[in-house]
Amino acid sequence: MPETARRPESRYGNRPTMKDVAARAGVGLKTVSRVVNGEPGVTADTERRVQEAIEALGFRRNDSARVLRKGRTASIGLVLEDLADPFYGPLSRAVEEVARAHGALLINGSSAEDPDREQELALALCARRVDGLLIIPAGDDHRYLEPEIRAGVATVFVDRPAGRIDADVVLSDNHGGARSGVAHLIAHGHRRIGFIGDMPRIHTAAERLRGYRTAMEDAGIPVADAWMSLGVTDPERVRRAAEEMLSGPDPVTAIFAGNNRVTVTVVRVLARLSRPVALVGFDDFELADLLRPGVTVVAQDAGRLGRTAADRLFRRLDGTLVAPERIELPTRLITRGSGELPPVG
Amino acid sequence: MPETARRPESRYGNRPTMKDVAARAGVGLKTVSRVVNGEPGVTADTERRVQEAIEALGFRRNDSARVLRKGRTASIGLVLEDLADPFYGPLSRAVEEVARAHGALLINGSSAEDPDREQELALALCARRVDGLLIIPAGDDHRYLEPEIRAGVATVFVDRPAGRIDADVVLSDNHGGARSGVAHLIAHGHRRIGFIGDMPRIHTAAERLRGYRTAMEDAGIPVADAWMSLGVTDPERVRRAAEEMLSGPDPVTAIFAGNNRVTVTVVRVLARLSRPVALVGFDDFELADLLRPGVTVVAQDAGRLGRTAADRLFRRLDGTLVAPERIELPTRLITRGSGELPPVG
DNA sequence: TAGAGCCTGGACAACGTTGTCACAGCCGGG
DNA sequence: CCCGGCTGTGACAACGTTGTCCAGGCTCTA
Repeated sequence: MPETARRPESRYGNRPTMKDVAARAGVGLKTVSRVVNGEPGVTADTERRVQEAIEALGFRRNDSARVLRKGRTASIGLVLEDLADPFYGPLSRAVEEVARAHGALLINGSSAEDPDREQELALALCARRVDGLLIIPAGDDHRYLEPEIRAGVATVFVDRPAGRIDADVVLSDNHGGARSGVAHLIAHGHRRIGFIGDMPRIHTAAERLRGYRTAMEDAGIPVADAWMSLGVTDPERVRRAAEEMLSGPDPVTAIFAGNNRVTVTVVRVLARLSRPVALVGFDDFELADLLRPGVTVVAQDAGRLGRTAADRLFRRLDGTLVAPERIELPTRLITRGSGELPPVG
Repeated sequence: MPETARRPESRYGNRPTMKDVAARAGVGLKTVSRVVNGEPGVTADTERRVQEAIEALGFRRNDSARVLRKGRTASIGLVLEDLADPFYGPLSRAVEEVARAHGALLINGSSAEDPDREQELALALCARRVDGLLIIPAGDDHRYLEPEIRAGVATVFVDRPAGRIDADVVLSDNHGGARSGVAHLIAHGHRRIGFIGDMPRIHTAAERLRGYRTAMEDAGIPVADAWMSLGVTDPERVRRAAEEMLSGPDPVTAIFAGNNRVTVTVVRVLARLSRPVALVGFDDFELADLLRPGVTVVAQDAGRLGRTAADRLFRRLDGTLVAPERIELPTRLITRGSGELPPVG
């Protein structure tokens, strides 16, 4: 242990440095550095002495200093909406795996769907000099990232495109997925089909709504305003929205739910109903197959989304890529029963 | 923008520094630092000039250098088992909120239940000089952290206690919870009750098994070996284990599932069965109420677990705490139907 | 045996920031 | 008019590491 407490008050600890190790081992500072980094040019005997000193002092290299010197932090940032949302679990896990394969650590934060907080987080990560940034955007104006991107922060957007800047984005085929889900309901005889989704300000929500409209149009079904409920996200309001479109003079016989949280709430509403109402949801969720009926969903592969985006980020760091690109991943319709119910009423 | 590219090859970008800003604003380096950090002692006019230069150059403070100087990184590390596991979503989210309230960022990684990987991750985080470490242990020997803790890394274990070192730990009352869950089954008339859980090497699994045994003992019911299945975790083996204890000459009439993944698999098995079998699971999970019958669970509050642990970590950083402590949070039995089924067979 | 070449090790600067200190200029009071 | 203090500013060292470069000692060859 170093002999004197010479660090400022603000420090939490008082750690041995390479200098301390060098002194103890009776070698030069740089020799310690070489041993720590496995660089060649150190005799076995010297190396042993250094290792012993490291062991004895409990030395661990200070990566902050290393970063300062080398310029790379070997860490990437992930800004998502909510870590607790089951959709993002597999996504961040996949990102983490890719990062790990590249020897990088993952720093992440939740924007809580708040554009200001997204910006605050993203810029904080830039200040830490993450090598790259994965962003699931909450806001729709990302010009604040321009200086960062110019300065070399590799940036890839996930799940939703960037706003007002040209950047890589990896997302699901929201339009096509919703379209096929709604077409599935239509194929099973439904014409009065409800749509409940998030604010159209959110890109995914807008695209899914568009998919709904396209499918209806394809089938020549005019859409009534009362069938659509937008910007509805908290369970209580979803419940009311569902109940409204299920009552009245011209009730829907099927509902398309714009995301997994909506789907789950709608399932709860339908469970209390006496007549069967068909349901297709966007996003798969655990146990969807165990419900009665099983819930038919348009599934996106969150893991693949994260993996693809992270791959792209690291390829960008390798300098292989140039022009920003938009990568759209296919969705998959999983039929489990709820989407195959015939229209009633 | 700085005039010359003077950074080494290894750098990703070429960012302006305070020196560049100072040069452009025609002031000293330290004055820029003062403006950036909102320190007093700068005239309005000087400040304006500096701000303009910052804007023009797209300067952002390099926190790596700041860290090196100040000693604190304002970041904490979280090592958990699997980010994709729904149990850890709310937990990390809660940790993140607390960190955010303290102006700290969260770095996290998954150990994949592998002790070596846990150690690798934890030490990598220490090398980055995180101020504190939250660990959901995979291994049972944490002496490798001793030098780090001595050096001042605040460390709090979550969900499971540390092995062979004395450290803070925040966990659920696994023994009491399992005991109450099994007692609940006994109270509903069951005597032949199965237990399916993880390897007893894992502390939570061992405690829950102990709770099962205690409850059975309390009721004077001798436990048959065939009723217990330990170290079973992947769905296929859980399925076989469940089927085995449900068949044979002396089948169980109820099952206590040691964690949520087991519970879900058991639900799948029971769904195919003709006769009703009672089920109580440890850990709540989404939609448990929507299944038929609803799944009775012993719920732990993952968010509270994370919040409590993070609070403790930051209080330790404030220097308020001394002796390591063990904090046990209560569990809650949530009855939904599956645990109240009478014994059949 | 001299010179060339290799191997090992260390001195030193640099990375970008912050803390310390000193200095210049100004004010007010004796 | 001088002195002490106060205010705004900047020079400089330090944080702990790595890259560059050079020195000294060795071996090998002519």
